[in-house]
Amino acid sequence: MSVDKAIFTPVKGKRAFEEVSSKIKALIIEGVLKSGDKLPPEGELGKQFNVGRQTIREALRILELSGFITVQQGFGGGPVVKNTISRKLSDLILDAFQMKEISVEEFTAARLVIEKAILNDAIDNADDQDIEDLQENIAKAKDLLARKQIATDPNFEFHSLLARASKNSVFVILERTINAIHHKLRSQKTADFKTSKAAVLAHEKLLDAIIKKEREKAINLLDQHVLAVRKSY
Amino acid sequence: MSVDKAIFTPVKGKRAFEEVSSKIKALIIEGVLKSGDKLPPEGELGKQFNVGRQTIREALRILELSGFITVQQGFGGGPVVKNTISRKLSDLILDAFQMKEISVEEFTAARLVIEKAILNDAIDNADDQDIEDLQENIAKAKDLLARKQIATDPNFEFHSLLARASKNSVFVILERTINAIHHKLRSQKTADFKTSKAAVLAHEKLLDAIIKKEREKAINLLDQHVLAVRKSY
DNA sequence: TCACATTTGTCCGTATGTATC
DNA sequence: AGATACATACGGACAAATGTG
Repeated sequence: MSVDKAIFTPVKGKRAFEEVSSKIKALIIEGVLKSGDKLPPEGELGKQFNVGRQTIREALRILELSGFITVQQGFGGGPVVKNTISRKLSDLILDAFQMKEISVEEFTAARLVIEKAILNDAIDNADDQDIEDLQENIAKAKDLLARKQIATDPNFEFHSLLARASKNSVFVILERTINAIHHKLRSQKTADFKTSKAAVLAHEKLLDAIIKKEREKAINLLDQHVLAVRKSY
Repeated sequence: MSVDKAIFTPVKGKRAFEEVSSKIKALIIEGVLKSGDKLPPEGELGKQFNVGRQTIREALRILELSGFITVQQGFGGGPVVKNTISRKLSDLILDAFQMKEISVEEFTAARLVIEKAILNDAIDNADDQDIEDLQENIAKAKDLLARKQIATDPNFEFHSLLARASKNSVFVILERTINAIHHKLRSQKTADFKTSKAAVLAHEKLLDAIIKKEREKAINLLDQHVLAVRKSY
């Protein structure tokens, strides 16, 4: 009755194409291969890894879907290192939604938590440039509204800018994920001028509170804003 | 001057394997293919889609990496519909982290926010089964400590169980990601019996506060615990 | 224990499509 | 327009894994 249950499985997949993709992926993460670098063509890769072309192709497919490379056909083409992970991330998140793994309620609850944390840190850490960017964002949004256009893009951007102002790259990534989900939820609805205008006004008030460092007021405003957005789904 | 801008372009992939994977994926999302259903072997799929085996294989690779199917070799094996999307999601998020060089400080700050939110929801939503699982987890950890072994695995599991008790699948995904990063940070250090023991004791106190629904006390305990863990890096 | 059938994993050769020069 | 270099795709073959009798 020995406890030989191998709990940790740092071992790699035994399939050859997994080892190949892992090795290339490691080189990219370590920075040996940088964005824009061109990988050898499939045949050459096969020789270097001592595997067949089919194996290389499946490895490239994995790297492509994981957002580490892109592949182009034709002369001068081939696999190129390019980071598209966040795009692939939103694709997968959409899948999770379509498979009903995430509900709107769960999403809103999580969003509230993370956006509040971002706001809290942004109040402490935002520098002049961040404030300027946020002000410019609102000006852009109001300009669109004045021309009876919907300010969807700037409204999404506002939260990204806020995340950047928090000076925590973890929040930036989490916020991007939230934005992706939000975007998917919204894409099913037709854009609404009224909702868009309300969002811009909420952002404006929020920024004012941030500049004045009125923390509680800002958090309350954010609460109302997120819950209002939730209703618009 | 007709508006022939094709707005609905769900299928942009020219490549054959993308069309094949999209079709199978659609069948799964629509519910025509359900979890546990066995797909035909590669050769048979090739005949049905009128493409070669290589094309089928690349399509299956995509579905596998996207978390829609698993594939097993040998007699009675083959592709089987199985939802592992959330696992694939945290894998991708981890990739995003590794490409961005997150600092320990940023990670700890984000961890604190998310774990607190999880704790808050867990206090409200944990059912009897969740509490039982958490108690069993601590018992397992203490048993290991009594035999002078390090309780790393149960200690990681504790936070996963807590996330599950929050009844929010978004938190489950985020927590899994945090665990993966945490694990990565820890892997550079040799495991420490003292630290492990302290964590178990912290978990025990925390669970006690959760059961008694002492919210503030629980959050304070979590604060101390996470910051203590941060020092161990 | 030993074949045996089934299915994925891998390799090779070849042909076609595609983008650049 | 033609040559070149590359991915894309097909078909056949054998190896490896895995459960059955």
